[in-house]
This record gives sequence, structure tokens and C-alpha cells, in this order.
Amino acid sequence: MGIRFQDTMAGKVIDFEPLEPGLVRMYNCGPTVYTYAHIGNFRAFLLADLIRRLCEFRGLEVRQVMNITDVGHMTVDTDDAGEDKMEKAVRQEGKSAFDIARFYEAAFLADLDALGIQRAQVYPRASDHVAEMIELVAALLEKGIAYQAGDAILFDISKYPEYGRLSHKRLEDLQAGAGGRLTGEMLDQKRNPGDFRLWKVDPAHVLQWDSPWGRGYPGWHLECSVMARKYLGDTLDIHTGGEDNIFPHHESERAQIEPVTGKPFVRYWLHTRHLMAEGTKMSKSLGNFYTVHGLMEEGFDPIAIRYLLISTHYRAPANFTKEGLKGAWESVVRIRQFVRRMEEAAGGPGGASGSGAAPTSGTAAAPEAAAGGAPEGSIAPALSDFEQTFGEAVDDDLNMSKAFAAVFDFMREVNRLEPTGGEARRAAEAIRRADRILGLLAEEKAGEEDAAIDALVAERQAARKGRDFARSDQIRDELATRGIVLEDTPQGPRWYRK
RNA sequence: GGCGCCAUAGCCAAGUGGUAAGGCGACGGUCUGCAAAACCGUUAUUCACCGGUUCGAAUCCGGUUGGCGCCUCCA
Repeated sequence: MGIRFQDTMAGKVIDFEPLEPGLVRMYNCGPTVYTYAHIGNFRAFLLADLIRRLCEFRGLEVRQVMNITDVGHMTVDTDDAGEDKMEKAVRQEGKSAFDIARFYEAAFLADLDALGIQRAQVYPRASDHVAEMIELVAALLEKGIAYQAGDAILFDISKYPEYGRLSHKRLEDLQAGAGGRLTGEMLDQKRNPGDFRLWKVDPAHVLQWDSPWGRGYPGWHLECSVMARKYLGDTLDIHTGGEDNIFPHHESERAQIEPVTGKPFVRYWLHTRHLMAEGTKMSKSLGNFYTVHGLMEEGFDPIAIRYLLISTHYRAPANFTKEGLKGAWESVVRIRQFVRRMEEAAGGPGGASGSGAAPTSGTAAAPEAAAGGAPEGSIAPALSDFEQTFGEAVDDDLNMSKAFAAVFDFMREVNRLEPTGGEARRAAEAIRRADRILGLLAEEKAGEEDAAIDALVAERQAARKGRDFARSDQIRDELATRGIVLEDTPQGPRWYRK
């Protein structure tokens, strides 16, 4: 069948074919770096990651660009309406806009890594592309699509008949100012209520650049149009963002670039549904506003966040809870445990190529000759079932719930068969292949205290042999408090970090 | 005021006309010195509510309730 995505413009799931066979050009709306991104933001970035991983899983090369919005010009919602977010951050933190942007950009990249999100090739900063934005504005003015009004250059949406097609809005139906983000003066300047700013002359702004129209700052939508074109060309295959970006942001991106290139800007638009927390909208005042680093400080593993966020379909409203996060972690552990056990049963991780983590567990990997192994070929039916179901699920607009169900079904089947040797290796490799999309398995790093742990485990074995179970349980409990899980298997004790 | 989405077990969540996937949790069992892991079994006669269409509805239609998004610089 091949990959299918729900395209916002088409309003339905359609077959995905990149413009240039074998190469996917993808642009993702990235973070605004005036504060920490919250986990809802990362839902969108995880969608981008899943798309990237799926395309690569299917053998496509992906060129991926994600912007860093550091120009400001985002107003704060509700009470501070009208105040520029960067200005607010500057005022509150007493640092320069530049320092703040760089700080949160670094925090953002660290969060990406923590969540196992593969890095895009380029993270262009809006502030580095103001010259290109000015060029685009000049081109639009020249074509008569933009006009000057007071201290602003505005885009005239009446010159772009497609305006509204992406968001499926009829402009006549829109109520000017209903979003509460437009002031009366702004509306008065405009020929149409929907006209949006391309440049604002404001020499007092925290971030400002020279332009032919005066010192000021660029309109928000410009950066994506300009940077996408610069790094990926006139036509993108995929453009992603949160559902709130559909209108007006993405609608405007199309409007301002297509008349200049004369080509379709984006072939497939994908948007994530917003994430809720504890049953309602995330908000700082409700105390249900979560960040990756904040949850990590509470002791949660970021991969649990990844699991939780990707296991719900990206177009369905998802509800984040701490309880869900704990459950997500248990699921991750189950998958990791499976791979670890299979690789041990196989006599070590995937051969000389070293497909991944060497189990740190000390002691006795079972020799291949161990009794009770499933006969050669016995996992084959479960394996082909799994590859089939998993592949179909991810191809189908990233149906991750179904994909995970396939993973768990497969693991249960295989666990029942208790394979060893090559059979166990094939089972582990199947999950590792799936993990190229899931991104849940971790490289296990050998800890410095491994030798000490081995010594304690050996001491415990001795105690057990002498039927000193009090001492043996004491050692196990002690290890548990250090995050070490100890299991006694028929092949001897094994331990690992949880 | 306009446009749109969602509601499935204690929790998370698939399924969009053919008789309720999967995970977490809980309970019982096998295994174990005891555990852990793993496996087996139980945990929704029912899919927010009320009507309708149909041989058949969680799935389609109408209405109600609740939640969410956008309406022109919030993923």
C-alpha cells in the first residue's frame, strides 16, 4: 500500500509520494524560544520525528528543517495581550533578548535529545534570515500584493484567492477580531480584516533591523516561507505544525510565497491535535503545565514521555496524566526487557555488527545449547505476522496504537516459545527494526560501579547457597534502592538498571 | 456569531456497518527459598445520553450533554 498521510488541505488520508522519488523534503514549525517548550509542543515535534523515521524506515532519504523562532513578535495570551513575548522575557529575566533566545534554544535541543528525537539537518534561526524576509516583502510590494499602511507593510489577502483553502475557512464567515488578538487600530489600518503584517516599523522594539521601510521587525509568517524555500526549495513535500498553526500561520505562509515562486508551496500538510493535561487545557495557572526537564526532575524518564505522546494518534485529542506516564514507562520497560532477554538467550547482542546495547548484566549468558529452546523456525509465523501488521499500521497515517499492539502481540507469542540462539536473535532484531520508528530502546552504558554490583551479586549468591536468605534479600533490596533490578533465572542471577 | 474536532473498562488507547485490539493497573494461578521476569486465566453483554435508519450500529443520521481547537502574530 505504501505510506499514507492525512493532508489538512485535502481533508482526508491520501497516498504519500514525494515530488522527487526517494527524497522527502520536510519542514517543521519549531519552537519559539522565549521560554521552555512544554510537552504539548513536543507532541508536534514528535510527529515530525515519527514522519522522518517512517520515511527512513521505508528507504526514503529525508531532508528536514525546523525553524527556531527567536525574533519575538509573539504576543502573550490573555492578560498580557499585546505584549511581545520576547519583550516580556527580557523584562522578567533581566537578560538580553539574544541571551534568552540562545538559552532556551539550547534547552529545546537538549529536550529533543532526551526524547529520542532525531536531529533535523538544519535548525535555522529566524533572526539570521531577516535579509531574505525583507527581499520577500519587497517582491510582494512590487507585485502589488502587499501595501504600506501607516507604520506597517501588510499583505493584501484579496490578491490571493486561495486564502482560506488550507484551513477550510470562508473568509466571509470569519468574525474580525473574534480571537481577541487584534486591536482596533490594527484593524483600521487594514484593507481586509485578514490582511497580515509583513513588516512593522518600530524603532523601540527589543529586536529590530533596518529595512527600506524603516527600522523594525518582520511579520511572523515570513520566516517559515523564507527559510523553507532557502533550505528545501520552492516546493516542500511535508510541512508540519500544531493545529493552531493552520490558521492563520500556514495559510499566510502559502499566500506570501506562492505568488512569488509560482509553484505550490507544500504538497502535504500535517497537523497535530493539541495535548491536554489532566482532562483539560494545559495552563500554568491550573498547575497542569508540564515541561520535559520538569518531569525529568520529578524522576520520570523522558522516554516514558516519548512513549506516552506517540502512542496516541497525532490527530486525536490526547490527555496527559502522571498515571499515564507511569504506565508508559512500564510498557517501555517491557519492550526493553524483551530485547535484553532475547539477546542474552541468543548469546549476546546482534553479532559483530553490534546492533546496539550490550547488556550490562553480569554473569552467565545462557549458552546456545541451553535446553528448552524453541525449534528453529518456530517463531517464523509470529515474525511475519508482526512485520506485516506493524508495517501496515505505521504506513496508515502513523497508527501507532495499532503498531504497538503488534509489538506486544509479537512479544507475547515469542515469550511463550522461549527461543534461544538464532531464533531469539531474530526476535530481538525484529523489535530493533521496529524501534527505528519507535525510538524506545536505549544504549546501555556501563556504569562505573558495575564491578561493585557484580561483587554484591556474587556475595548474595554465596548467601543463598548457604540458605542465608535474610542476607540475600537484604542485598537485593539494597540494589533495588540504587535502581538495580536483580532476577534469578535458571541460568543464574542477572541484573540491570531500570 | 461562524467553522471544525472529540467522548470506548480504574487509567492510557485501537476499532468507523457484521457482533469490543493492545498497554498499564488489579485479582487468581504456574515458576521461585521468597521475589522478579515470563506465561496462563479473570477484569466493557458494552462503546457519554436520547431517538432514528438497518437483518445487523461503538461505527450512519438527528438531537442533548460535556470537553477541545480556530476565527487574522499560542505546538
